[in-house]
Amino acid sequence: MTQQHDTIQITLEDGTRLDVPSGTTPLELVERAGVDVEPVIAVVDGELWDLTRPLERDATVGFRDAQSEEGLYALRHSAAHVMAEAICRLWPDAKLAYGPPTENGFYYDIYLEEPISSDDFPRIQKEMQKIIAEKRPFTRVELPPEVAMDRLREEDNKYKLDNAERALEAGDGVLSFYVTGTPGENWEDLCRGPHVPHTGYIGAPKVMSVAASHWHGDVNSDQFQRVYGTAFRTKAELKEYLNRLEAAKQRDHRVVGQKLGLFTIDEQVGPGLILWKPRGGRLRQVLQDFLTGELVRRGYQVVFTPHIGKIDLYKTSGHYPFYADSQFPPISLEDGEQYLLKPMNCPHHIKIFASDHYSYRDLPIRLAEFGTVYRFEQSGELQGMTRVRGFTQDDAHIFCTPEQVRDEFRATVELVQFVFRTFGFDDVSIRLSLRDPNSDKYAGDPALWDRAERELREVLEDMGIDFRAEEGEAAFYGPKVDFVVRDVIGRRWQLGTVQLDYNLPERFGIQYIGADNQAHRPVMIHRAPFGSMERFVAILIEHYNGAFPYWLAPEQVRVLPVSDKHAEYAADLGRRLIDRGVRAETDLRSETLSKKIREAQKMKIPVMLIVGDQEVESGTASPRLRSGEQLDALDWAALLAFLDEQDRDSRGSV
RNA sequence: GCUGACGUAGCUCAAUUGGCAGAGCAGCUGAUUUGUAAUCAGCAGGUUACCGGUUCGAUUCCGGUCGUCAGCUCCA
Repeated sequence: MTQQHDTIQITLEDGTRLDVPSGTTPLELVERAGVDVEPVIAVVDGELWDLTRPLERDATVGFRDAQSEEGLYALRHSAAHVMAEAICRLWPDAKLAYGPPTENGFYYDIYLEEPISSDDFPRIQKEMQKIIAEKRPFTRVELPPEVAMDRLREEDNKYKLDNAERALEAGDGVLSFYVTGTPGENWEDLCRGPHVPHTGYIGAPKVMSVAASHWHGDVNSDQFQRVYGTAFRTKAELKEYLNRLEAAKQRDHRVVGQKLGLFTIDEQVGPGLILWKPRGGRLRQVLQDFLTGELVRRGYQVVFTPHIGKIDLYKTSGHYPFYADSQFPPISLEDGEQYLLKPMNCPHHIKIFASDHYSYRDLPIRLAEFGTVYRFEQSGELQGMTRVRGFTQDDAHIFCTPEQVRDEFRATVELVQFVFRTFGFDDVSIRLSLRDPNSDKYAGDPALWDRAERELREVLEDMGIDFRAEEGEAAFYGPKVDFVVRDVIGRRWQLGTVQLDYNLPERFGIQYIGADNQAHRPVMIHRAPFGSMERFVAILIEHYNGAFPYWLAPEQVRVLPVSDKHAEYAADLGRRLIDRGVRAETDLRSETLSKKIREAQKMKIPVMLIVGDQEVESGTASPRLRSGEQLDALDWAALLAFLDEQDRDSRGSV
């Protein structure tokens, strides 16, 4: 293997060519060629590579610093090793499983009987600091598979053995270990690498949290303690990250929603059940009116259906057999009849369709409802308004002919895009959710599934939409296209969804009469641009940080009299605005103007109207915007024009 | 559901080793009549989530239940 005496040709990313002896490390290249950045990792022919790992053949070599994604990953991966070593020192019984870098840091899955708690973080961190201060090099040791496996068997660590087997199955010819220091003396870990040159590179590590996880993600398998941490090159970067986290917490919809009086959750009502307060209700009403207007324009018809249905309905639809566990238990009557809180609106809409005879000329039929559904989510899953047990979908079902599927599907995707554009969501990822061919949790004929999946994919491609196909994410009755956004914490949530369904029409035996005078099976499209009102509003709150644009704001205008003398004029102005459909309130308390402004500001009200002697005398009002901008006094006509303009300009598109 | 942490006034948070449960904001009352992010004073507000145990005495220690949070698993 060794070719120490040979010369190899290295091309740097800037095009510089160097002839160096085989076995030269990237770090030596840095010293020789001079590189602007402080590299922590190299990229050799597109593959991440230790700076200290010898180069033995011609290659293109680049360098990455700790601000780059690759560099940061490597640094955090190295930090994971340091943390694992620290934990092994403190708990010699700990068995390591798996410790990768993640988007915001890293974690290590560890099997250990004794629970690690946040009280232990300081001493873990202290051990890490010791290891970092020693600036021990990360040394790569490659072993032939048999030797490596023997070594792992000695360690009696089935998790690492399993990792190694998987690496070999994936085609790795050798297994690599990384020693933090000198082979044979220091701590080592089976690891593909790469790592930063030595522990001293990890300038600012922090142990963040601990939680349970499972081997291979299998609940029935061994349970690990997953210790999360993060690391940066410098303390300043860590501090900035922690500040960002803190700011994100303040933007959390649970915090903002509480401050702005939008919603509440009451233990006695039940976990995961949202109580919309008046301000939240107004916001929801605006959203509902906005969307209903769009739907009517696009040929939808509004329907209303009840919150429960007989259990047989859901046996026919498949909801009950497929998802009994995630439903509230059936309501049983004395005569033995059972009802279910509806987990979805589709069966009711199908029954509306089935109640009439349709010809192909009538299709598509588009039935829309803001329908409230109930799902018994596991207690550990509940989370503010984003994951709840009762929620209202902006649901609709399109019944169409097979020939109409593509056009209808395309139109619904365009509707979702229109909605998202209106609110200025730009960080939206689109997921094509397909069935898992190896699972039996899907209903119906595989041939129809193939057809539906193909149709979705082709329409998306036609539309030039970037999407990611993911197996196992489909609904039980059909594949779907999901619009996924991220909350302030970085968690991903599905909002809009469009689903193609050949199954439920079959299960319910619905039909229409075709041009050939024969009965045909319609195809269904399920779709919800918001997804759920609860989740959508949660994301909206975080998106705007509670500062809703004028057209959405629960309170658009607050009238502020300078003193009690102006109360009557202010109250009258407020009433006239309400008459005009403006969501206006008037602050008639005997407080100073400054205080009233401060509170209106804290409630993030877009427009304040200040009225004092001057305004009363001239019959005007002086706007102060949420931005702090003060405008000249406006008379009634000018004020209405100004508010209309606010309404128009605050919409993201239209 | 699992692991861990947490639960004190409407909200945000205090309370030495187990020793009479406190503050700010909000609320109420009064005074003040205010011109662009907090006027002043007073009052009231609690079965310390709930249930049980240890103790002369429990917000504090122990057990259980419920809920919240983080992650895992799940998510029609």
